[in-house]
Amino acid sequence: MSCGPREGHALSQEVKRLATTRRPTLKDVAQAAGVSTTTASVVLNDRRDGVRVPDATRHRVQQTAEDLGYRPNILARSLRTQETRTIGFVSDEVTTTPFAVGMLAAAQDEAARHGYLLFVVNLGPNAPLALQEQAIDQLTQHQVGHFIYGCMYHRLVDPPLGLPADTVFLNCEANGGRHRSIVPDDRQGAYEVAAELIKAGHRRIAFLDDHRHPPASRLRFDGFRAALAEHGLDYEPALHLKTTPFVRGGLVLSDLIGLPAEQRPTAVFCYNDRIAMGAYRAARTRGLRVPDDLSIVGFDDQEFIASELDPPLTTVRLPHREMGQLAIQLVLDEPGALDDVPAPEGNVIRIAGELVRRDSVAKPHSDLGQSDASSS
Amino acid sequence: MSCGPREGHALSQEVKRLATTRRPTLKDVAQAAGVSTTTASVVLNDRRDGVRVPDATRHRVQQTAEDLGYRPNILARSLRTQETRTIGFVSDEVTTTPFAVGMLAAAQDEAARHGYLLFVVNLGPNAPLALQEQAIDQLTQHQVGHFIYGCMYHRLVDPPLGLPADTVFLNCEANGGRHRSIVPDDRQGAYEVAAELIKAGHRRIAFLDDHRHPPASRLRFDGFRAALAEHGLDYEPALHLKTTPFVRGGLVLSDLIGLPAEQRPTAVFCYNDRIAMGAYRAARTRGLRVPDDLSIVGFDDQEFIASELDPPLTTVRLPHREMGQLAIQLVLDEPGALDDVPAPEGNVIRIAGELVRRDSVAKPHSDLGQSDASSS
DNA sequence: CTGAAAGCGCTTACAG
DNA sequence: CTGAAAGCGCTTACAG
Repeated sequence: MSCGPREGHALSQEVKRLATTRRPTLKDVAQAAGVSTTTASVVLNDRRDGVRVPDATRHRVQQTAEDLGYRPNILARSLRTQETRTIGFVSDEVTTTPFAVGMLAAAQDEAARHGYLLFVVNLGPNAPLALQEQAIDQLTQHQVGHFIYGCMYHRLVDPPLGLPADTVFLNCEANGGRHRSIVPDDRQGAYEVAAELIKAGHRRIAFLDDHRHPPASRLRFDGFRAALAEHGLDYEPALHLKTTPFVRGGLVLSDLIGLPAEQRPTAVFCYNDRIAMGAYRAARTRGLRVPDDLSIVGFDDQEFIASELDPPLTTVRLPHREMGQLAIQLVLDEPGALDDVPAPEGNVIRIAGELVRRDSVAKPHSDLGQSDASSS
Repeated sequence: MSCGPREGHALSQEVKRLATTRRPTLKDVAQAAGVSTTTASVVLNDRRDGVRVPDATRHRVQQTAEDLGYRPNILARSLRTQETRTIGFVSDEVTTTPFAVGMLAAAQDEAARHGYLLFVVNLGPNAPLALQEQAIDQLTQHQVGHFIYGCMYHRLVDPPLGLPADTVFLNCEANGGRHRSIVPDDRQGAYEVAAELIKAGHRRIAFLDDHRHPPASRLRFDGFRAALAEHGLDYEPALHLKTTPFVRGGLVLSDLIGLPAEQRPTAVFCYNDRIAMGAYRAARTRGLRVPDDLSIVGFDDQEFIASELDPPLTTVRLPHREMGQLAIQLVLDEPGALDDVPAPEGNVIRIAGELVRRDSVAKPHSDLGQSDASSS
């Protein structure tokens, strides 16, 4: 009973035939190996549960699959199992702007670790809800099982319709509070950099704030004030300037450092690194050296900025990678995902940033010109 | 003949039933509308070809689909049609780094315009070929029909196995020359900025080069030399410094500007904006003002850098968005995609960047101190 | 004009 | 241990 398929010769012919035509299917493998598709499926998926396939058969099937270069069609499998192993990453513009792109990269890494693929769609800034819902609909038609909704910067969003209940909002909070969300712990980060300034001896610290007051602004300000309060310092409204969160926004510092010595701040807390970059410039223009004459701290640890300023900027790193990774873990129900993370406040998880000490902080000159630089 | 399904009442019950259970399928719609799945499929896909469905039937089916909230299962459709409308965007690290991220964003936009979804996988820098091929295999199992292989910066890559012949290499060229590729026209860009310097009157122009000599380096250097030659200027090897392509790399400029006035360059062409940033710093340290004492140009128009330098940097914008868009068009065989683009050299298409004039170029001081600033 | 049927490539009860 | 059969949700010749 030399039934074709098992013989080397027939097999190699089969190999040749398939190579020149379509990609081999499970059925091809089964036929070539002389088993049913059931058996072929069971061994190729390594399903141990209950089913025992003799080693000989198992090896024959595996070998045949390899010889034929068989690769399963995930579409067909997904249709049958109702599970695509695919995640939709939709965002306002994390793809467009080099800002929070670490979230996407980390999410992609973590997804790959779990054998998942990421569909990414970038809505663009201020996409109308209808457009967002259309994108979500398209993803849904592709049967994506899980959704992450990412934002470029920490803000509040109206959740588009069509997103499943277990969607994770990344770097934003969904109005209504019905969705889980992961955001940076801006308050804690601000507290830490502010404390850094205070511990260096600063008493009059300016705050260069984002005039549009996004959630992160309030939180960073809270952390700033908490640090002041904890060290018995008063918050001085006159030193709290609202400005535009770009480099040119930092130039408003000029006004403050033009003040008489007793009123002038000795340090500046900037809402973000770009404002800090402007603050450096304002200081230089006024002939003040950083940090000798003026200490400056930022927020974000923005790539190509914070570390490249002269002197390098003390700031707080936003935990974008950690956030992206956690988002995937949550969405996939990874056990223990929440173990290393502070307890959520309701539906929002706040991930701590990290104080990055560089060279933009020094102790202040004495207010009255005494003890200028003679200690050590 | 009051056959159930057509009546409002029965339909609304059907609606209710489905709402509380699974998502409705084409079969559900067909049954509720009292037609076969064939008909339902034909009208919902708006297939005019040959098939004429009476308007009454057509509308009934459409209305039923809407009432039930029917959304096709693309997986099932794709399995049948052998076409997923899905593109694999695999890259070394365009997702990890904020550098060429515009390529991805533009690709995603263009894909959306065509009704395609993007799978993005980020391999990470220097991923071993085996890992790359595994990712490609996974994408292939998901039946993605088209591939784009993107790189963070213009370079040569060994094409991983498994990529289809019509893969488009984006911001890189595949060794072997068998694949289409889209890269910036570095030579032309360099020619333009260099000419800008020469036209301002500069004769001794330093070149701060990337010491690792990526393809872009050679091309930019070629463009630089071509501009010199065209204006009858000699290339002076002593002014050609190889350095590391980061901010600190620009500091080597110190050596050059310490030279006696007759040997000192009056302008600097930097391989990229980060080197230019370092060059600014070196100039400042030596007490030279940009552009009054020294003109500087960069390359890349890197976000948050070029426009934010003081003074803002004249540079060339890399056409990342155009490249990303074109990649999608090529891969989808969009007719006319190549119309607005220079003829390919073999398999490589070079897209021109754009000279961005800002404030870092001025005419040089006279070599011998004469005619300092007294014209005009 | 419309429907019954086959089939895309899998997985998974269910029988034997 | 192994296979025949059903079915995931579609589209598309093919008949009528």
